[in-house]
Amino acid sequence: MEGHSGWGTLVDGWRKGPWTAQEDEILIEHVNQHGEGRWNSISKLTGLRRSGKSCRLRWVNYLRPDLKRGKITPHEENIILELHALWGNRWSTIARSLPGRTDNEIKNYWRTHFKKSKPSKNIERARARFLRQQQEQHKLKEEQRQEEQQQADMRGMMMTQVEEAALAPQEMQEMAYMYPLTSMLQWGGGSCSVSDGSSEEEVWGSLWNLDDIHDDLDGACRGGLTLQDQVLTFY
DNA sequence: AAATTGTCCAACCGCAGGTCC
DNA sequence: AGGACCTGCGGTTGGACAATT
Repeated sequence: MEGHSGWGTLVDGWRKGPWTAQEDEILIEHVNQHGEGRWNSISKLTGLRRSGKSCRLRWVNYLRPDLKRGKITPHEENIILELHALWGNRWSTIARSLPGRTDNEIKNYWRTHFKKSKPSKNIERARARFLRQQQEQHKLKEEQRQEEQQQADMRGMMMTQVEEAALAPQEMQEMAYMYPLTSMLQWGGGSCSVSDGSSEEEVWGSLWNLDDIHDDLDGACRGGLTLQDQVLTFY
């Protein structure tokens, strides 16, 4: 069942396609009066021949008054890069860190700007350098650890579980060293921002290998923690 | 000037998870 | 317990417009 009704198309009684100014007005009026939610009942209450899904999408992506119009700024782009490295394609999660931007907007931006592009030579160099540093640091720490272990064994000291637990903060510090992204993050007023990320290498140098911590953060993220909460767990 | 390619944006679809009855 | 319904998310598509060849 498909037909035409002015602009857009009628499918099974539902209008599809571009929204008209009149439809927008009706939707805004409804949300102002009743608030967001109950999208499926909107058609019954207002006479709009739009599905609940369509109404929600229109409101969230276009009509919400707190939406920020205009192009993504370089600062926002850096945040998107950082958070995408951290969370992958969780656009809605990323969008929560960018007030006024929608998941759809960020998703579209990512696809046009980064999806197809391969890392530049500079980025690859930065990545290689970062990996090398990481390996060297890891090796160094491992050697130190073994040395300390040997000394402890020599003294015949047995660590209790409580004492082991007390080492945890030190390990956290090491992790923070290994994953410098977290130290680049600056916090304030409930929203996060990143250092200006002036050079491409600088940004990517901190991004590579975030997959390693991605899984660790995954659980916390799903648990509703903010990025700030998650990063703070490393300190 | 016309054709091609790239970018931006709005909208739809399918799926998954949560809630209610 | 489980089915129906609602909501939100991520993937995808398609049109309009701009830039490039």
